[in-house]
Amino acid sequence: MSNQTGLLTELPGVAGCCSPLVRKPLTAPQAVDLSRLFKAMGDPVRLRLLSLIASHEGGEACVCDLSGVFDLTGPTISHHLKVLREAGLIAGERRGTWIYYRIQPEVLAQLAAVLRPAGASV
Amino acid sequence: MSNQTGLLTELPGVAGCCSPLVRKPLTAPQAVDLSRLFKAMGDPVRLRLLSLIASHEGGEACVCDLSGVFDLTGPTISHHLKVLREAGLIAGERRGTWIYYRIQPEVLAQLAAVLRPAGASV
DNA sequence: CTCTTGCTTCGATTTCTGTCGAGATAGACC
DNA sequence: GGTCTATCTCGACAGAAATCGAAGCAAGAG
Repeated sequence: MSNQTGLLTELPGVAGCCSPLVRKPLTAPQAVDLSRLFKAMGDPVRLRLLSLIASHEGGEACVCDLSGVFDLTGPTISHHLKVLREAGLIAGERRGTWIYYRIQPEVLAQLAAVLRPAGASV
Repeated sequence: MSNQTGLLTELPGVAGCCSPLVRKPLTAPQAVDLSRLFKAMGDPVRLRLLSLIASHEGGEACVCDLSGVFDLTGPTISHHLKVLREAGLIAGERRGTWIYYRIQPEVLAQLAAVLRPAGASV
């Protein structure tokens, strides 16, 4: 995924003072890259999964902690986790019988950097 | 739209210290509400539209300023603007022949509030 | 080795989304 | 009034995404 290879950090203004969104128009590739993250978060189930993982004790949760929360089948939860994983928002690791997921704070921070000053600077 | 009626401001921790996403799991309605915003931003064209409007001189742009940038027809641009409008991210106002759009900074700030401390607190 | 459990992948179905062309509406100008 | 321009709405279609059941794979228990 290109957002894991540093493209987002090249957005204008991330290292400067103001929101890249407000300073100058996003280029098409930047927008494609960013929209992948937003799209991954644009589903209520995935947003809750992300929040469940992030707020879970130790900062990680196994799928068994997650799937009971929803009225959805295992494959569906697995699908949503895969979308989050492929967007780079979470990472999974097998440990014995269970697979544990944890959030990737840097990616969330990149998103926040794009967004934060936009509201504050007005 | 419920995110315009203040629901987002009731998220746990927005007025406190830490990211609501990380502090405790989002409830289903909160996630639905939030995901509407993320979904609206989960398209490259809409992200660029948002950025074009925000970075345009005076903080607003008419559709004629926007539609020339893309290889898309008028109806398609109009559709994307409608999605952004219904999400509460932009507002449009007719002034004479043209319709001007500007961003709604509070909504962007709410999104940022949800996101920002998640990365910073790690 | 076989059985069970946890999770994923596969294939099919249904619903949602992006895009367009055609037509409608609103305002400016003559 | 008529006409032109700017924008939106509507209806249709193709491609994408969400969901499920069935099957597969990995790891531990017996």
